[in-house]
Amino acid sequence: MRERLHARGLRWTSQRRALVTVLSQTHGHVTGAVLVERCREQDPSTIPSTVYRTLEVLEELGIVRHGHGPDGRQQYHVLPDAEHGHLHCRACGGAWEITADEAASIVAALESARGFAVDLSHVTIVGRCRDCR
Amino acid sequence: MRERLHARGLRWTSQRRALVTVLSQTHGHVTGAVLVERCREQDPSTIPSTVYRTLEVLEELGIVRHGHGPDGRQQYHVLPDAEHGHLHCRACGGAWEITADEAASIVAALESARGFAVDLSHVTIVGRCRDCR
DNA sequence: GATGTTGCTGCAACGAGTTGCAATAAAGGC
DNA sequence: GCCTTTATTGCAACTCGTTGCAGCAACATC
Repeated sequence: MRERLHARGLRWTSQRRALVTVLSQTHGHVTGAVLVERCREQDPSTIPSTVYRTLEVLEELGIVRHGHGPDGRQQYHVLPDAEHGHLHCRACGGAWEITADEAASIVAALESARGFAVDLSHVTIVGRCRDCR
Repeated sequence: MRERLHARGLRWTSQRRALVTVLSQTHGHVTGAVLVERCREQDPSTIPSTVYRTLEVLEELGIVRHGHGPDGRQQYHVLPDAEHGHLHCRACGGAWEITADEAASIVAALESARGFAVDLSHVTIVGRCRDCR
């Protein structure tokens, strides 16, 4: 991590170390607020804006990705997972992942029709799942 | 409008009248904040929470739909437009609509594979457009 | 037109996230 | 180890939206 930051002229600070530690213990998806809270458990003096700014930096480095849940709130996931989209049931609140394979058809369709490169990990599709219909 | 509300035991108030007026003069997509602002122009005493709560009611009645922009903020559009999804370029900020036809393949895929009913109008796909790549 | 329900409003406090700015502290050079 | 540069931090203020609650006012009934 330290090297990656230095390679871009960025710095390795204790606050960043704390967030990276929290992220390394994180599985699946987390909201920004939860990450702030977990950093606070480690160091109660943690400031939210620092966490969010650090997440931005880590996203630029490709360490995390963020998307938005069905309510528009931030959701982060740590790489390297396979790239995937998100499916969310508005009725039961359940969440599933859309694999790159499943999404291939629209990704390809938008690519050829409009030259648009889809950022799959940022996609959340909302609707109703089988059980809730 | 009045009838539709009464049919459900709801009430037709001056605040709702104001919002409906604003919506009727609105084309395309608007953020919640913009709607609040426009209501304020009509009546400076407008309270945000009332506007947001009224929008919820109107959405239940099928008068408006909301989704989330690439930053997670609310975006409303007035019906009856054709149902459509949204495409957003993270680089230039440009926005396009995805027609039901274009989305048909993925909607059908999720439907048959998982029994999931996609709410197309709530979908925003983020990526990079042809010009920005 | 007066009265009783109860759906709505206004308000105030809160949650999530962002932004500008002055002070701090990493990193590199001596 | 000390100094300089400038990326980061902490803080405070702000935006967008949500929520709980007491009081108000539509609406139906008489």
